[in-house]
Amino acid sequence: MPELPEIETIKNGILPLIKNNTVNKVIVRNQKLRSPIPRDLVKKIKWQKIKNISRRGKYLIFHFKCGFLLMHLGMSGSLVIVKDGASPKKHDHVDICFTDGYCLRFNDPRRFGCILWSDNNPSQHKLLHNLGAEPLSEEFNGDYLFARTCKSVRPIKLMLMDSKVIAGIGNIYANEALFKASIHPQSVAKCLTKSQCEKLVRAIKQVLTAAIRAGGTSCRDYKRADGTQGYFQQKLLVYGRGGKPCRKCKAILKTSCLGQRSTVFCPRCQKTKK
DNA sequence: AGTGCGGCCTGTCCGC
DNA sequence: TGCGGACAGGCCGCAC
Repeated sequence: MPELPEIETIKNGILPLIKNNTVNKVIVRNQKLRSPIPRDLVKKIKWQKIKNISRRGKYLIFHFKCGFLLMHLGMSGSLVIVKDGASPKKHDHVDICFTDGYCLRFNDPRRFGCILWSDNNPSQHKLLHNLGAEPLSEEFNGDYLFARTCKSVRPIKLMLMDSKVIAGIGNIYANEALFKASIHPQSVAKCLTKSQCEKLVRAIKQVLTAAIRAGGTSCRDYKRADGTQGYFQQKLLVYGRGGKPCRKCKAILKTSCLGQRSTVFCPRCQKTKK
């Protein structure tokens, strides 16, 4: 399940391979994703050069002279670079092929991902313009988070995972960051102090940065663009470790359900605030 | 306005 | 061995 560090890793992996490459063919085997792939996409990008790739939250943005291709990998999406003509596997829905003989292949078993087009400034696109702060930007700091938490009665974990508040944090990194900051996932957002918000912001930046450095977390479907695995999963402190001893205090980690998401925390290190 | 939940999907794992 | 059911999960859009 790619979250921000996985998307960043994919971006860094494919950028040097396809930057300034010219599209000469687009194959859409299945256009039914979360929303259908625009019918005129092929026409838009054929013979166009990829100028750059950027990321906003979990969205990848491919920059062309004539506009921007927006891509979301959903939960199970992946991108690989293959030789043009390599036989497609199950769920290889889209190939974007280049004049150098390679192509960018989009695979997504669960089809929660999407590929969309924006003629102009993608930050104005309806899927992007409501996104909250980039967690690794300076805009995302203790003041920002406190301004949002102090008015909300939601559990803090749901707030971290709300892309309108912070872009790109999913279940894995929300669990990890809350553990690092010693904050119980169920804590009512407005009960957090300013200094707890600052601590949480630091924890989020730390865990995301470390995960990017490790090439992301590989579990289930996620792999890097070159097919190798990230290795951040070896460093996870709570996610996927319910029932095992806390790495700090040895208490048994608890698993609960919050907003229909599995939540793991240490009942001793992370205190609830109501 | 803020919050919560249903629906979209398929692969994997578990119990019978 | 085979089968059904539960579960996993991001994000939009709707309902309260």
